[in-house]
Order: sequence, then structure tokens, then C-alpha cells
Amino acid sequence: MPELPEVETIRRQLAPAVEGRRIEDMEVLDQRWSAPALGVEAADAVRGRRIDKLDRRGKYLVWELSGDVHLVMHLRMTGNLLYTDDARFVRVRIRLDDGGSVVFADQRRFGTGVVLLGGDARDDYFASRLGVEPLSADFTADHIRELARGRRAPAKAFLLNQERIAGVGNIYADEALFIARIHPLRPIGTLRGKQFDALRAAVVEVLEAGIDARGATIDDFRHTDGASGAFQDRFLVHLRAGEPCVRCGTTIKKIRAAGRGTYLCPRCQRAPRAA
DNA sequence: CGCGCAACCTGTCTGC
DNA sequence: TGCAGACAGGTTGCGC
Repeated sequence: MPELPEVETIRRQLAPAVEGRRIEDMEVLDQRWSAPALGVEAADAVRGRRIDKLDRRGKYLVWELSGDVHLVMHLRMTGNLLYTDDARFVRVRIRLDDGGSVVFADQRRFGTGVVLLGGDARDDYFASRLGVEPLSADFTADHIRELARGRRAPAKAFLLNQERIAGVGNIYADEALFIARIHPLRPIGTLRGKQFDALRAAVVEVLEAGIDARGATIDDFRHTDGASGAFQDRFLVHLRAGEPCVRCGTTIKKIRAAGRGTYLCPRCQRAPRAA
């Protein structure tokens, strides 16, 4: 589903088309979209503003508008942002001053959008939800070690927790743990020194590979022009239960970890003692 | 506080 | 063939 590489792919594709344009109108067809501050309707808050920058934080997409207004979107699981004026399941339509349009389409209506008035409100919004950006210089083995200290949460749950590391979801967590040879149920606080290095490197590697492949399309994710990503063809363990491990040939297994379908090589990723 | 889990939602797949 | 139930998953909120 849309994780960091998928959202980054959308950002890169959409930014050239929208940055510098003005929003002529925003048509809100799903009432989950709101402006919590000042009782201002979302559409009224953004109308006429210039799009200064399209940014990303974790799995969130941020439209930085003139006048210090920020439109923050989250695609959740089935949301898509398409550069077109029509599609199935359109929840929001943004018309640009050059005649172009962007629609937020979401089959399951899980996707959300919120207008935040002022950079401070935007910063507060993210500060309470998101941890370190895994592709930034702050994402070091020492940083992960600090986050993991004393915690008994399974490694998989740790990676999925956006308050610690922002942007890793179910696909990339499985792939990173396989590369780092860490069992998904291993309590994160019991990792040894070198394993933190391996985990950092693996997370960076899979996220960059995902971006290079322009994201993974399993069911719903699409590029802004409707095309599919390619990273699903490079999965090492995710969705590969019953197939041989690319490293040792052992049959890939599917288990449940952190309430999610989780794929691993039982030989490369040795089980923790008590779990 | 830390952790697990249900809820949110809807389309698709599985089993009877 | 039909239908009920399971499953998919990012985030939030609740309970222990």
C-alpha cells in the first residue's frame, strides 16, 4: 500500500505539474476532509492560493500553499492522487489555474485530508505523530538503538510504528527485516550492536529501491497517470509464501506479527527464544 | 507508558 | 451457484 516510496513517487510525479500553479477550486465530495482550525471549510481555505511546494513527511503528502496554509493528505491503504479530472471513487477534486486537475480517489474512503492554518500547526501535527525520516542523516544506528532501548515490542511492530520511524509500512518492513536477517517477532530491545547497523542499512536500502522502482503496485497503488509501480516484482519475501528463499532456498513462511500478514525466511531470520 | 487489538471501509477471495 | 465470513492494511483510540 502507499508507504514512503509510493508517496515519494507521487510527490515527484506531481510536483512539476502543480508547483507554481494556483488552486482555482477544491471540490470536497467526502466529509472526512476538514479544516479543524477556525471552522473554515477546507475548500474556502485553499481557494486562490498558489502551490509553493509539494512536500512529503513520512507517508503524508503536504501541499504548501501561499499565505502559510498547508493541505496535508494521507492515502491510507487504497488512496490515489491522479493528474486527471475524473476517475472512479473520486473524493476530492482540485482544479488548477492552468486547466489541469488533480483528483484524490479512494475506493474505501480511508484516505484523509486536513487543512492546517500556519506552519506551527503543521509542525505540531507531525511532531505528535511522526518520528525520524529514514532517508535523512538523522536516521543512524545509534538513533535506532536509542528508540529501541528497553522495548519488548516485536521488530515488525517497531518498524510499523510511525511515531518512531516515519514511512515504513508492511511491505518494506518485511523486506528490511529479511535483508537485516532479523526475525519479525524478535523483541527490538534485544538486538545486538551490529544488528542495529544492519537494520538501518536494510531500511534505507529497501526504501531507496522502492523509490527507484517507482513504488509497489499490489492492488490499488497507481502513479499520477494511472500507471503501476514495479517494486512488487522485486519482493524478496513479501507475498512469497511457499516460494524458495533467494539466499538459502528455504521455503518462505507467512506468520502474523503486529496484527499484519508477515513474510520471512525461517532460516535466514532465526526465531527469538521466547516468542 | 507500552503494547495489543478492534474499528474504520469496501472489494475480493475462500470455504461450505 | 450462492452466500457468509475472512482477509487486506495505515492509523486511531481504547483497554489492560
